[in-house]
Amino acid sequence: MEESSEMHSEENKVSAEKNKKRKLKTPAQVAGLEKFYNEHKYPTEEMKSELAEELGLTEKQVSGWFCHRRLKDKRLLKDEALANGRQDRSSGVIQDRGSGLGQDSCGSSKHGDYKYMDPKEVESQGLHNNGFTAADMAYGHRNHYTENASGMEDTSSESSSYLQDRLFPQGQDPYDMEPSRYLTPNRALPPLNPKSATNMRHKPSGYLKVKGEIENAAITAVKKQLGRNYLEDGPLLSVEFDLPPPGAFDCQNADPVHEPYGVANPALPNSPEISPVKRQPSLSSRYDSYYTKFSSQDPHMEGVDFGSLHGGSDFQDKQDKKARQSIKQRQTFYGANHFPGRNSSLDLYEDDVGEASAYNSTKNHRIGTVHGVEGMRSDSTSNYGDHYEENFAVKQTDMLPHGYDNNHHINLKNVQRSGNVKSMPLSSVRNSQISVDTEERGLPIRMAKEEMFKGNRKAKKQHRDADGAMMLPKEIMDAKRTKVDPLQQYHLKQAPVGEMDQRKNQRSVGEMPSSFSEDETADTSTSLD
DNA sequence: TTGTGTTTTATTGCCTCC
DNA sequence: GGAGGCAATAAAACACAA
Repeated sequence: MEESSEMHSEENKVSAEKNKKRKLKTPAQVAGLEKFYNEHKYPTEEMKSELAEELGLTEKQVSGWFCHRRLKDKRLLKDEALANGRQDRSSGVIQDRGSGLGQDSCGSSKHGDYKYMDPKEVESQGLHNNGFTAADMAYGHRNHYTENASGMEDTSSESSSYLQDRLFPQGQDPYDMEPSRYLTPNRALPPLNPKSATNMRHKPSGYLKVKGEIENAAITAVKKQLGRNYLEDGPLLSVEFDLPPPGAFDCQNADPVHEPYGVANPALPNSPEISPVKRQPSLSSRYDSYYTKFSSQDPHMEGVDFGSLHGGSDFQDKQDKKARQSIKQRQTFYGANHFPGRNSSLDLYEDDVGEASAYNSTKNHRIGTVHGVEGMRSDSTSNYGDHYEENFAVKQTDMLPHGYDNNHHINLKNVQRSGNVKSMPLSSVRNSQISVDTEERGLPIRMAKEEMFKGNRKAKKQHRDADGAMMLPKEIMDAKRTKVDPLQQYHLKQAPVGEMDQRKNQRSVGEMPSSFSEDETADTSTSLD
């Protein structure tokens, strides 16, 4: 009965799709396109042809998709630039050109956007460590994969590296930190394209300097409150961290304000300078959801999608919709920057698909709500355990249709393949803390951006999404619904009992809003209650 | 359920380059 | 002139709040 109806609906759908003016690409198709796009923003005709054939699309469709995809990148970049322009004006700070604003991942040379790299060059280099375009830098969200593969991975979110620039206080150049993910065994940086290096590995200048000064007060406040002794050359994000020396987080410095500050600044996420920035307007699109879905959801989704590659069924559609709904909720819990496995460019490249995980990261950051701290927490803490499993599952996935089958079964294996991952014990409170802090760095940007563009509605949605995360244990879900500190949820899931208090304490301090006024601090704690 | 806003897809025209 | 790309536009699909 059901079977026949399903078949019937399938036929209907097929016929219906023929009549549709416009067909949505299947998740697999989109995934394949995205994957390819992240590798080649300007595919050759041959590439397009192959891709089209592989995905069951026409070359025209593929070309059009790429074109729109580039436009999308560009548009988003522009939006982000505008937002930051406003931000800068509002803060009386001149925007830092070196941050990559106005550059186009599409590489439309006629617009003169590329100041440093030819778009074609960008494409050609996309997989070879040097191809981080300004848009790549600015569009972590879409191009995480590229960045990952290219060794210039965005740290935490789709929020761009240039945003990171903004987020990094004076003297804390993210690019001084970033490369350590790709450090060679002797901690040497991998070779960079000179041009790119010139462009990207800039020292804080102009805006950044001022920004740093502005933020310095907030940082100072945090340092005072934390009273910790940060490692100047602290471990980098998602890198195989060295265990902090004993007492590293103790107050050893009489003047914590001026002590080295090597880890991500926990204060930044709520920095008042950042908050006005609009969030990324839904950088992660609907199909982002699919990535997560494919990678980590119910096993039969694999088959569903491949089956729908060349025409699905109502059943599949419903599955997709349902999955979208649930995944959209779930994905907000995923963090991208907890991928120790993506530490090295080599590893990144091998894994082939960092994209999905990158997308997860974008979603992850999107959960940031108007009430930043809250969203930030849920995003940063409660999913730690899941991050490693689920995101790596995605990461290991070949996004192309024929590659899906293995997705769910290789994640842990590959995670283990990355020594960095297994060296990241869950009990490593401090390590986790570092990642959390880092991830939070990009969050407020996104939060602000999305807020500006979509308003509270979006934020509310994100809030809801976070609550609805399906992959979380029930108790955590319940806890979230009751607005329990997500950190505690994470503790429930991950942290040994003995470490919970310690972590919580660290966390609660580290999450102080950057303004660090007592009022805001109070608000923060209130929101967590 | 419906209205509204957002995102994605398709089309078309123009521009640049070879 | 053709190919490829970008930009603008329309419309479908979708998400979400009321």
